[in-house]
Amino acid sequence: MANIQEVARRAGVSSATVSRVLNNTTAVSAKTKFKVEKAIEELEYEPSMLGRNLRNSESRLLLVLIHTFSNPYYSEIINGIEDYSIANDYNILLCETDSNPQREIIFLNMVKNKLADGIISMNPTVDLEKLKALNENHSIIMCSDYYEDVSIPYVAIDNELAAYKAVKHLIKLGNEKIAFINFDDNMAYARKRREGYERALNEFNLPIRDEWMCKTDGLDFQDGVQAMRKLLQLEERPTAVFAVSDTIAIGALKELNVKGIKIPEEIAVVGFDNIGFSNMTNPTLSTVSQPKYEMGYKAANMLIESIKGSKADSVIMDHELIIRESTLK
Amino acid sequence: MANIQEVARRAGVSSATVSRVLNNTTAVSAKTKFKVEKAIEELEYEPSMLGRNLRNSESRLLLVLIHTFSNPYYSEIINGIEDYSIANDYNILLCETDSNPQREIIFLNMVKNKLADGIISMNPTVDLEKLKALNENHSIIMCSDYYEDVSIPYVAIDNELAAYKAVKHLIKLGNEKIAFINFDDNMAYARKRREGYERALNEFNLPIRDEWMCKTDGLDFQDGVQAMRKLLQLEERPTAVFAVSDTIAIGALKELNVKGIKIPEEIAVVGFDNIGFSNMTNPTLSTVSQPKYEMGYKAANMLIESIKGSKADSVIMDHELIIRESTLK
DNA sequence: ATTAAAATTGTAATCGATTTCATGATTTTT
DNA sequence: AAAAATCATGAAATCGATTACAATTTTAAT
Repeated sequence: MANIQEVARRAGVSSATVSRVLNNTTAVSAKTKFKVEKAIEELEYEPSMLGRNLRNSESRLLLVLIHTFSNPYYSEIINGIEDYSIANDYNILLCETDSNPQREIIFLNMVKNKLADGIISMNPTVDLEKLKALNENHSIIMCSDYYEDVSIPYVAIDNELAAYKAVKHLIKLGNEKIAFINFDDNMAYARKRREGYERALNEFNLPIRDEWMCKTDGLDFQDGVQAMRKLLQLEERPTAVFAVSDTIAIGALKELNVKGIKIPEEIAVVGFDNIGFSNMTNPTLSTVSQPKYEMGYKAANMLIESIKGSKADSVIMDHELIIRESTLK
Repeated sequence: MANIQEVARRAGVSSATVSRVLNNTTAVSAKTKFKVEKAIEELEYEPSMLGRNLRNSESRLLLVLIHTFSNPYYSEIINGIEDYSIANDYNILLCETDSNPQREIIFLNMVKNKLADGIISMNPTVDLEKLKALNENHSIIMCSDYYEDVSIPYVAIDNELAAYKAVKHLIKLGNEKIAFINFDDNMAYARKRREGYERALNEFNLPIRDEWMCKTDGLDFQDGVQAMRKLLQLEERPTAVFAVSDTIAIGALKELNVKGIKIPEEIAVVGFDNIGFSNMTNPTLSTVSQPKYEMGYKAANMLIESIKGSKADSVIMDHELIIRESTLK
């Protein structure tokens, strides 16, 4: 309630001195400091960030753009972002865009409007032109998704290699008919994973058949259920499925369970992301693990350095294939 | 980049007029309006929220406190909060406290510091004294959790009744030995659910045995796994389990599957919350559904009205018992 | 054509902090 | 004891908007 002027008046000093006590900038005599601190205490004064931010023209707020909170994949990344940010006196603002361009614009404008200092985008459906324009004068880092031919720095894994390894694992188990359930091929990560899938099949001279390339409408459990349902209706069923995300793979597992199909004997399944659930399914799900926490942590680090003025370089992190019951013979 | 003064200069008017065009407050002649809009366009001007907020002493930002993002229960509530907030020109800032009092204080201070206009707390472990103090002069709404004897308005369901119905359902199926896996009895919702559990047992003259009241260290899957493991070691095993959350119930299901125990024939399970994953488990999980989206929507509505100055009254919303395979004989 | 009323626009104060520059008070040096 | 250097503090400008009030212009009324 009280402002800096009232504190100054009560302490019998000027507001400049109060500010100095507040920020430990210039030396203030012990006696004055004591008076000021007493006044602050008595008035229960809390500095207004609005005044401070206006003057300093910074908000110490970071925006994190996500498509949806309901995908648990993001929560670990966010933990990493938060930990680094808080430790460096930044707070984060989580923004769910729902793939709605209007919402996206609101959030991007918050940076232009000085309400936030920078953006970590994990939002695959972002309006690329707007993002590029913003990137001219502001700090942006992409995390887990990215654009190959745009100069926005990113943190990601080698999606092509990870997918290649996952599919090769299925091949080594003796599978020759391997389906791929993908979501949106426009996303770099999705395209890369498809390329890895194709490379593995090509390397072993296995057919890439159109009806084994399934496209879903989203990344929800239900999308996996439906994709699997379609695959099961095919004349020639695959014996293994590689899904672009765990959520989809879990939906696929569910459908297989419902139909009484044995996993992995009849159909083996590999997912991607290693979300918490993937260890709770029946059978447990083989998947590709990304260092989610570290990716978030690093992204926040890159963003804050970039805000301070240094140029950030993209980073590729390690991944790991985790073999569980859904591919254990 | 450009500020309102530069726009004014370029348009040949005063900054006051630019502001009027920006906010549609007082009438501005068509000609002037055109000139100003042209200047805004040419300079790619975007108003600084910092200046605006300082002057208006509002941030149009709402804080949403959650313990952790990794519990999918919250994501639907957040969707409701977001939809209402965005529709009313507020943005929300999601704050994960991790039960860390220091983080909590940071977030509560954001309201004192005028960086945010109000709080929706879904944070069971919040420092109650601090929250009460803040509630004196600021707007706070509790959502899904609440404090009975504190004057902070809340949105919740009748937890006692819901638990009573869930346990009665288990009794009707013929179960007489019913265990309860709970987390933290200090939370109002947890206490209420325990009371409902006890009321149902008492009504049917069934024993409430201490070893069937399990306490976990958290709400993660793994906590459910461990609780179930303990219950299975008992000399006299329960034939049914009521869990305080779906995450715990899902962990319990997992452990039962691992041990080869038939659900629901040997042990029936009921959860609480109806998270998306509860329909993907094997068997699917019976649970209590809360109108999560609506609760969030209503909480945001109450908060914004409260910020505008009207007094909010607590709201109890409907719930529903959803019967799935884990209790289907 | 003159005057009153209405519409438009500008001036300047304001929100709450930080910071440069100037000044006065102390301390140190000679 | 006088001069120089250091330290502590205050006055006032500033960040970028909004708005009460005043001034000016336009329109309407006589």
